[in-house]
Amino acid sequence: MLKRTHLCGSLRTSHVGQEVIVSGWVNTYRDQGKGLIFCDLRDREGLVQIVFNLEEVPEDVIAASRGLRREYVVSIRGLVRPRAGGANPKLATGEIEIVACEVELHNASEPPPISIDEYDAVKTNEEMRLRYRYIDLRRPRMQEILRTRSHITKLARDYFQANGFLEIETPLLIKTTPEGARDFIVPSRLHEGSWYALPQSPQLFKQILMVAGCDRYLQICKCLRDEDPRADRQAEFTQIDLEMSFVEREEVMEMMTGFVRLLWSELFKYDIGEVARITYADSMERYGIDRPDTRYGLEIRDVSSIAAKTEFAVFKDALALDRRGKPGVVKAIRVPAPCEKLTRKVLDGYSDFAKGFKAGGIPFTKLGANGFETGVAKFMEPVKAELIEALGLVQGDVVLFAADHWDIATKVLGELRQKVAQDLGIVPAGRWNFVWVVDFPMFEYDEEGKRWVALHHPFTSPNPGQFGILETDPGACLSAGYDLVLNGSEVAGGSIRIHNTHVQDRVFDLIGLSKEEAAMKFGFLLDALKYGAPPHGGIAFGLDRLVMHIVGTDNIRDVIAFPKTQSGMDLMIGAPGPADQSQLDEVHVKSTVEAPAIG
RNA sequence: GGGGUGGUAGCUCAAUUGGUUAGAGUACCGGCUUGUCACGCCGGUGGUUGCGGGUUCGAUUCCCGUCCGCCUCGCCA
Repeated sequence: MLKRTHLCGSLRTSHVGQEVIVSGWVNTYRDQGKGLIFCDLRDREGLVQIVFNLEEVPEDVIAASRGLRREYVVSIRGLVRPRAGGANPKLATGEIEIVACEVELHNASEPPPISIDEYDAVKTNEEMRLRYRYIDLRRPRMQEILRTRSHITKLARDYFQANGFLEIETPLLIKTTPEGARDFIVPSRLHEGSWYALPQSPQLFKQILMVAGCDRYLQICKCLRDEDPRADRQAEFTQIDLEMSFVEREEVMEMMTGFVRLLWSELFKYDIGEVARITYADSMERYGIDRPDTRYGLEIRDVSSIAAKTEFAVFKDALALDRRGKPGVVKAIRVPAPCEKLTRKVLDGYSDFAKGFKAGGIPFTKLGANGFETGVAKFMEPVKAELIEALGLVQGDVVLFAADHWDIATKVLGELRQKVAQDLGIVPAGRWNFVWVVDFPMFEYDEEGKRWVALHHPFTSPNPGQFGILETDPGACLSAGYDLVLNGSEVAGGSIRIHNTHVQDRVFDLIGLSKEEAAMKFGFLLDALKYGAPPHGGIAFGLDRLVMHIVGTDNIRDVIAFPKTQSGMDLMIGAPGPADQSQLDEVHVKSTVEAPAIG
């Protein structure tokens, strides 16, 4: 076998004059006639042009080259020289070519069912790409993503290990937990009728590693949650999971900021600067969401006191609302001029959008040369001066309102804010806005279940100084949780953990987990906390989402080598699939449904 | 589980109100072509219109069911 000396994509003018051997796949093949054939050979690093020229090589080599087709696998020995026909600026290797003098065919290929050319491939159905993933992954774009992902995990390991983190593996076969996402469960063969669960995250194990004195822990691990996928979410995903002992939240946030600073510096030569902080309460008020996109304005303002002075029934009704003692509100977004794209039709469309969030609609108006125009203008005229003052309006600005319960008005404008930014095209490209969101509430009241639920997870500690409030007014208690948000997307989330049994008991109590239940489900953690648990805290980065930002895709399947579809299928291997009856018998499982036909 | 959208040649798509032999580009096959690089020119092969049923003289087209992809709500501590 011809032994490769260089990678196709690595050859440059500095190699001119060298005899090289390259191996790879035939990308394209251009037959110019009896004595001149071009062939682009592709490997992981890129393309290089091979030329077969009758004036320079024997006829048998030309004949061999004539049999080459797309995706044939070959090794080629030849001489690197400057391109005789002029450089191709589109290729990194565009200044040179290889004059072939020997060809070894390793394997032929049937015509590929999907194209590797980026030009065609962007149009190819994702279904086909997933079914023939081994061909799809040959595309330069996919190779680039795989490589970037590998680079990111290397940087993570290097950075955290240099900072004293130990990489430790935790088990995949664990047990089901109450709370949280639906578990994937695995039947036990040795224990009839018992089941393992696959981990939603290594949360409890990493805390126990801190109790075990490991001090700092790192793992790049798969997490599994049996919930419906989305464009940015898979049931099976990867976290960069971290935990530190003897730290407060400042130290965790600083360590993690250092990591993303390193990533952006290494990958983009970009300085992320000081990472801004915002409290959860502030973020909800100003951005209507707990993961604010700060790349553009359109901040939300509360105009309830001004709205109260109008005769607009929608506002009056909203302000009269009450939910658990919390009055309704009127909130507004100022959309700065020019707003030509916000036509009457678009603005009316926002009301339909709002109805999707159980809101009544989106009242709007516009400040013209002679006061408010269109929409709810006539109701706003009496409070014109105040509204202009409160929102800082100038001529041409559009104002969008939401009047409802606080949570609905907040959510609607939070979502609408993002939509308007898209519609107006004011989201700047090439910006990386990181924000730490802090001071989350410990609990959220679940109206349906009529109980408190942990906003983060039930092992999250209250903030220092909040322990008393935990006893007296749990709804007001702030947690030591923190989320790292990038351009409006959560890329990491974590917290300082409870390291005290009594506090942990209290939290379980508040979320309605009985002592017996807590002991059964989390007894091992409660036990561990009794035997000398250090103060500790940590975080987990969503690796897939991080890679998505870095490579610039909004499709999580692009950053996973072998992803699943929206229905949780692996189209390449055909999973999930039936199991033999004997296998089911061994694990003591009887299906309640007929297995679907194979195929 | 709900809503939306799509499934036609290997691939990407078209097909008028339900009407003649379901077309185009590309790929593939054959021929031509000595500086191409999304090579070019000529010719050709290629179809269970996702699957099953129904309405009709006639269904890619209309109806019902079902499977699959994508987006989304619920869900995702």
